[in-house]
Amino acid sequence: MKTKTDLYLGDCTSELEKIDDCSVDLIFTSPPYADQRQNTYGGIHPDKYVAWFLPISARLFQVLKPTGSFILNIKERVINGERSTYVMELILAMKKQGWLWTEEYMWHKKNCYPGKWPNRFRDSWERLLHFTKEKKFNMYQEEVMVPIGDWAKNRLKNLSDTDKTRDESKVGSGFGKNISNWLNRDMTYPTNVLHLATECNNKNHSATFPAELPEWFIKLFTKEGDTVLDPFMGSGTTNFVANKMRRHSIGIEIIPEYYEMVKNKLQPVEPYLLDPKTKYEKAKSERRIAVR
Amino acid sequence: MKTKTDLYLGDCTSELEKIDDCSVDLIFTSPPYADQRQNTYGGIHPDKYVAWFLPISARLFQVLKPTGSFILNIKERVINGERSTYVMELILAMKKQGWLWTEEYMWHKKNCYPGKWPNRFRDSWERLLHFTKEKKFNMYQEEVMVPIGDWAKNRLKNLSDTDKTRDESKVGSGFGKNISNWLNRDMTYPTNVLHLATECNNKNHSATFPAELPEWFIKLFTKEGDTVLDPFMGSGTTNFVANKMRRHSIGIEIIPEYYEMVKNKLQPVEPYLLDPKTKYEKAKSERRIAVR
DNA sequence: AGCTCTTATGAATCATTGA
DNA sequence: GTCAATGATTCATAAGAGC
Repeated sequence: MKTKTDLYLGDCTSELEKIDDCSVDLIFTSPPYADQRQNTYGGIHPDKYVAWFLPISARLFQVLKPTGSFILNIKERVINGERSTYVMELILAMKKQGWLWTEEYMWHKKNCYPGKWPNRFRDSWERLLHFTKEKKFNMYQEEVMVPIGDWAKNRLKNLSDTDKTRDESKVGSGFGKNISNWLNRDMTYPTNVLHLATECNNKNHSATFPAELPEWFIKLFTKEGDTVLDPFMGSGTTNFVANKMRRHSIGIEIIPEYYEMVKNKLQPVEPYLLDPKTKYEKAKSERRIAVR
Repeated sequence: MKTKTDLYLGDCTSELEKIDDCSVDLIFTSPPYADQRQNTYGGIHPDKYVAWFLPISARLFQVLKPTGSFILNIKERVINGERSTYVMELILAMKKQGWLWTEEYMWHKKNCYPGKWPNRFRDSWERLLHFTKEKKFNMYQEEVMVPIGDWAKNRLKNLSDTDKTRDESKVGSGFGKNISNWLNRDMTYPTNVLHLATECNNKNHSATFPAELPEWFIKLFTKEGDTVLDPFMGSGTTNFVANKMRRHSIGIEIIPEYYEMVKNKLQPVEPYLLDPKTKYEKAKSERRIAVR
């Protein structure tokens, strides 16, 4: 299978026009946050953030397949001692564009930046807003299962009679359990909170996220051969991860230095000396990098 | 010092009129979420939630001191496959009332509800919205400091284990004192993410949040002798914790059964046979319970 | 007392069925 | 059609019972 990586240099709004409608399975991106990263992206004023983003999200709606998902990693900054509201306004505006705000995942940043302020603590979480076009969309929950808690080992050693049948909650809450269902299980489904450290080895790019972040969502919302888009590519983390996981990917970047850096890192198709047992390198893959 | 606990039976909107303006240091509450807890509270339709809450938050603004804080524990439910937006709309509307949306703390519920759905995972976090009247407000950050890093926690756990086994063989080894000394050295400020399990009580009444939740914010935003208000008292967790921590408190509850239960649990002022070294019982305190 | 094992339980959500 | 009621599904924790 050929794993394609298409890179576009230029403004996100114009470059998105070059992408086919309904061709993307997952959009995962971390757009420049309001007024931050001024030295790199110029910075968008918080008051203008929604107006700036809406044309982009409108086009993203078109390029996404009906079964696809859009994961937006964002967090409002503090302005004048208050949390700004542009993220909430953005959600409300995107719903008017037709997006469904399906879920809000939480990224708990285990090692967030140190710091001390008189009126707040360190901010150690970010939003991962999950938008979809339809109520039914592709989700491969089994791909991100996690080991079941330690309690299960002790719990399942001896099953009582109540454990073998369904035990309804006595309060009528509707919950109940059948412990015997869990007998041959060692994995369980995760929750909507992700515990990941922030990337330590910061590249040149100012706002990097750990590779595990796109990896988790790529696993969850795409299968091999699907297409992942990051309209604010930056240092290309999303694309490198997608490539490793044998998904096609598209990256758009406005800053030539980042664009060149990603292109150069992808260009030399190295001989596959990797451990064949590595998860996403089961077989030799042929990579094609299209640079436009 | 007298620690007062004032309980009011009745509708929150009307009962709040009986409370003096600018008399409360901290409002901590968890109002009924939209369309939930229908068996106890009537359940407010999501579309009407903001309109229902705004008169209450307007009055809360008046009773809060300028240096005070309002912590609102809330989470939007899923309606028709989408996260509802009433919480966001509430924040925007409360800002128009004059509230500053200073911060959003995150409660990570370690033992969230079970369940499996095709399009989402279990919801394991809730919002703790922090509103203030002024940009400068009281915050006692030193009161909630935590041991530095995870390595410290693990080491502490190991130490307390050896402490326990040694206690069996050699009583009064004085090992515990060493731990506390060691603890006091490497403390750091926490982040805006709280990791707590939900209360799992097999007793009479259900606390919707664990006592540690109000405890943390009472420590952080009040000092002894200050006043804490919970306009949706429920089983009285906030008030019991405030009382234990030697803060005055006010509770409003519309359901007579809950009101009576809290009243009865507070009424018998027991002789103080508690360990004098207990954290919030350093000296004998005289409690006065006013029931109106 | 201390340990292990058992039991209860919770701000849920979705698909299906019936009115 | 839309809306309401019912059934099915699922963890991790703490209290309590038993040894």
